[in-house]
Amino acid sequence: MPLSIGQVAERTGLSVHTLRFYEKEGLFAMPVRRVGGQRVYGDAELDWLYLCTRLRASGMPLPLIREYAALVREGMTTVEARLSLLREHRERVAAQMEELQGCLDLVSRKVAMYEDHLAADGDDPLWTRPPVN
Amino acid sequence: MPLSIGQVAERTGLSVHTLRFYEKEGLFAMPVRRVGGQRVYGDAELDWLYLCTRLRASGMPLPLIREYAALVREGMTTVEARLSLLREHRERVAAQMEELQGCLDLVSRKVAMYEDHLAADGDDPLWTRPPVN
DNA sequence: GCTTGCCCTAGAGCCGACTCTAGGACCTAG
DNA sequence: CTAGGTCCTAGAGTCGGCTCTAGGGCAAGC
Repeated sequence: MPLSIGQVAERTGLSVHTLRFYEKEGLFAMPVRRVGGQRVYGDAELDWLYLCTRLRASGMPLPLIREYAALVREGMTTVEARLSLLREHRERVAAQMEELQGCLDLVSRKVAMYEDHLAADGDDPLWTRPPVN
Repeated sequence: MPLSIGQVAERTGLSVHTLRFYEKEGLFAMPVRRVGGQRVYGDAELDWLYLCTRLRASGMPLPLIREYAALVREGMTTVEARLSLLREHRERVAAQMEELQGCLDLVSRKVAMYEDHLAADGDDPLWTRPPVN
């Protein structure tokens, strides 16, 4: 069950470089090492890493993840702080999704316009001028 | 109605720098200039710029927008190419939204966990251990 | 005629997030 | 005992997308 950095890279899809980089950036203070200095990853680390990838994928910048990691390390006294950090992130993600939805709508309208134009075989009715861009 | 770069910057929220940068990157081949060499923007440019911002906001990289711009400039012979480019982008945006939704779900679950923990006043029931991170 | 304010170009700088290189240690198998 | 594979650190490089600087032009108003 204890994994080497290479195995974790394989499982998570992150590169070995990225894992070390994340550690250097303070995403997880994990001085758990084998005798030769090699990193050892267990279930806890994998779980945390999974959370990190989700936070990254939703646009949380590394410094903020580091902050959250620091709070977690601090212990149960930081629960309120963690909660508000997560809530703020949730709001940002929701906003981001709304914006994406707007973009998606626009693109879909454009796709529909082009499809109509092609279906009309260049012979657009008066109320459907060919799309400009 | 013809606007200067500064006015366009004000209206779009993009910086003057960014507008010139976009032009340099080929996002719009617009050599429409006043006598002194100053750029002039009309409705067509504003529309196109709006589309550009939506595409950027949905993660389309500049080179791809440039490619689309080139197709538009090429004329109506490139309609199929534009359509497929837009369709591909639409797919990417949809995928991105799904991923974001997954992240949002995870974050929301974590928020709920922390809220439960706080509501229980540190006295969590057996089936609700305090959250680890 | 000089200041003010907007515009121009070319090019440098910055930031975030990786990504890779150099140089070296350790361990195992042949 | 040496070759291969995986690991280590420190630090440099890359890439995308801006952002800013230096140095200068033009036009209006005092």
